[in-house]
Amino acid sequence: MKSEKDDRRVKYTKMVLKESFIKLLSHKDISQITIKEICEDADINRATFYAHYSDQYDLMRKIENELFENVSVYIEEYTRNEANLDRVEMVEKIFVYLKQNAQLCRLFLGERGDMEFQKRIMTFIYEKNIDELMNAEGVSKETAEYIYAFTITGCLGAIQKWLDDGMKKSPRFMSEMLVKLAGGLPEVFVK
Amino acid sequence: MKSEKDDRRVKYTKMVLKESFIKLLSHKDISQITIKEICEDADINRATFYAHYSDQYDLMRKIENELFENVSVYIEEYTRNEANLDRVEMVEKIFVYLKQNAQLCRLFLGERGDMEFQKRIMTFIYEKNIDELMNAEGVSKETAEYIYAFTITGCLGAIQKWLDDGMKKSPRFMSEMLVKLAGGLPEVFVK
DNA sequence: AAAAATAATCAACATAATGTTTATTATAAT
DNA sequence: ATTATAATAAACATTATGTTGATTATTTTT
Repeated sequence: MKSEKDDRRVKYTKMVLKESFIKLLSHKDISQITIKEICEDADINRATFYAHYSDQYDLMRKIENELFENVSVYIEEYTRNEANLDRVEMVEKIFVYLKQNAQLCRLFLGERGDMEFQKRIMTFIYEKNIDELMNAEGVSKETAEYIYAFTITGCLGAIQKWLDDGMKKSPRFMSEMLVKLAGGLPEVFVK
Repeated sequence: MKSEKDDRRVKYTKMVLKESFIKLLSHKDISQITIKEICEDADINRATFYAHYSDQYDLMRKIENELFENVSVYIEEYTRNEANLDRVEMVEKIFVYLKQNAQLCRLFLGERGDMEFQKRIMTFIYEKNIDELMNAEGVSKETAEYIYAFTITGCLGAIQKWLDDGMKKSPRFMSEMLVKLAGGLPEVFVK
């Protein structure tokens, strides 16, 4: 997953292929993007593309995995840090990250992105932040699982709206809102 | 959008093309499905395919629009009916519909479906059921919009889990849960 | 700095899907 | 029965795909 051990030529090749793919992806759907086109834009021989990726979708998955890895490292940095952030502060940092990587996040977390990936990364983030997972009393295990599913995708929808709206509201605003919503959901059932 | 005015030959052609496409779609991703393949399975000449659709994605969109239309008609029937269903009963009917059209709904509302379509249809259903849209006091318009986005996608996530779990829980169970969750969300902010 | 290892390029190739056209056949509507 | 329309069949040029082998360029190792 990491290209740490790649020599410089390989690093360069992968880098420009990814850049060209992302450039094309921001103009049209992945189904309309050809390998030929990516290679021409990147000025990389098509045979070289096949040495690294099997097709556009393989390339996309590799980029997804990198994004996941980067988010993971980013979160770890704040977690093992002396910073000792509370939950709202931690989620706020996530939104700062999304804003710093706006182009990529818009493409991969937006409506046209791969929802399987989106749920995967949202679940990861959620579990890093909410430890007392589903312990509200008076809620059955099955109901709790549905609330969980509701929350994961609900947060995703809010993030998508934020990205679509040009990230106008502050990370702090978004964080406080989502923490309140996600935390308040199980209580809706108890009362 | 309706094939009411099509002659019998056209109806047949469109029908078998859709059937074959859906059959293929339940085995592999749309990006791996070729027009040639659809036509061979349907035993329809490829030139005829092009007379009706531009490509697989066009065919998919047409099926999406039909599903939307069918859901719309289904809801209307219960709405203008003398039945006078309350909200929980109405949402329950939606789940009955999903179950009756399980194969199609699994494909088009599932994780691998088109999220743009999914939000579109979820928004439509939501607005048919929740009339007192976002009127909780003490919540800003902007916050209300985010709660709305959260709710739409949250419901989608719950439905996807239900479809993935083989629709074991009853429509009644799902309806009561979602109505409670969706209705309770704004209150999380007030208190 | 030279040698060895590895990556990228180039050109060529077979294969397959695409999109279009034209004449012909089959079916439906009037 | 006549007319209109749809589907078929066959052919075609075009394009992308995936693979190969020889050559060139770059990096790493000694």
